Amino acid sequence: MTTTVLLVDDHPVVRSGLRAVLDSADTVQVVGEAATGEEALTLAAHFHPDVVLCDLRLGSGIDGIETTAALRNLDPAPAVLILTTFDRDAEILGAIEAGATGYLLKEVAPETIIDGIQRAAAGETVLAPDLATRVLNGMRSPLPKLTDREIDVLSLLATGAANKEIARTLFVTEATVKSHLVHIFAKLGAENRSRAIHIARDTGLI
Amino acid sequence: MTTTVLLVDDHPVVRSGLRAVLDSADTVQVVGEAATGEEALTLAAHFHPDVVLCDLRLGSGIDGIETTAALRNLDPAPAVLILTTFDRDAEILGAIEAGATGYLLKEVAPETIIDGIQRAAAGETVLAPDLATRVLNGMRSPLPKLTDREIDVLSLLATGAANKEIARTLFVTEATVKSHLVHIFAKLGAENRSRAIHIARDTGLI
DNA sequence: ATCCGCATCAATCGTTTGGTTGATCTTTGT
DNA sequence: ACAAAGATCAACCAAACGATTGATGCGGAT
Repeated sequence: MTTTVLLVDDHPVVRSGLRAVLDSADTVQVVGEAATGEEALTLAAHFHPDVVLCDLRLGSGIDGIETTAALRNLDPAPAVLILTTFDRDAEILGAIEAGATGYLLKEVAPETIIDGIQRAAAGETVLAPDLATRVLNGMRSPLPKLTDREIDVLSLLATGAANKEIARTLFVTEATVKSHLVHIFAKLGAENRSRAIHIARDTGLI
Repeated sequence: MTTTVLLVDDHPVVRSGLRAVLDSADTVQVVGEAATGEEALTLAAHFHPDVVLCDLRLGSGIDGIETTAALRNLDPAPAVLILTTFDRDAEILGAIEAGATGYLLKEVAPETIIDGIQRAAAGETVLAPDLATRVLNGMRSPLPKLTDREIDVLSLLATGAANKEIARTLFVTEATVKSHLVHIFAKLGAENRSRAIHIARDTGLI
């Protein structure tokens, strides 16, 4: 029995590549291509694919994680397999939390992708080998959950803004900014702002 | 007359995609695929393609800029067309300086790629529209050239290291680190370390 | 032979930052 | 109704930071 697949990627070249790879497998059938999350939802609702192969970065519009969450709310819900270039921890965990069935890096060989699709269709969780460890570690010591406000501050921090600028931008006092920063540093285990930026980037928080 | 092309990308899927796209054009002929810079040089020396279509990020091994420089030293030298996901200024300029004939983003439509290849083969410079402006701006106010040592400091800075740590790591005194930082800030137009990190990332310096 | 850029170091000074403690108010969940 | 968590603000202090000035030695360019 063939597995039906919907491709979601904002790069036409990548879509062509996936289609070429998957067309060579007779157990997999590509039933559609979407360039955006919105388009993916429309097509998925229409074609009911077994698996949606989805990039995390989708240019403009909703991102891969939101798309995943929305796809999983469909009935019947397709398995969602994330296929992307990046392996940033927060994104992986975010995608899994959103209901993704698995996560593969684009570096992998075509056979791995085909294999992953079939395992995803069978309900298995699919993770690139080196990712599995990190995800499990992530479970053991969960990523610090920053509040919305803390993310605001962190984002501005990452642009190099001084506390005064952050305060002005967010319409709060410098004291408040410092307060948020203290919490951010504590949660991230950073001892200064530069390190906080580094950790935040590293884990994909921003 | 057909234009011969060598594909260079570390992602099998992307190579398949490009091949699929280019095979559909009868004026272009793919003569080889390489996953690394080293492989690209070997194949280019052997097949003498008119154009090499090259990703900037090539995983391990030499990067796209180095590959470009080496390719341009071949005789006859192929035109090198950079095709990548990212549009960071320093990389674009670096690629152009290394002798790249043009620079396209992977977001573009397949026809644009085919068109770009043919224009590159004809010796034209090919730049994605929104890039052209930035490159020209880059010419007007050239990117600050940091010294090797400054890059060392900046890299450590970006990991969140304090001056003392940077000093220890580089086996110099803190005074020296501060001295380098002053120059870095001046060159980047940054008023603090966080902003310097931001600018450095933004322009692709690190 | 001279000049200039680079790397190295030193001393000083004012400002910013990060750490701390503690407080009020709102929202959210139970 | 109450507890918990988040957002807001205040005042204080030591350490770190950024700016400035100035100096030495080395290497490459002219």
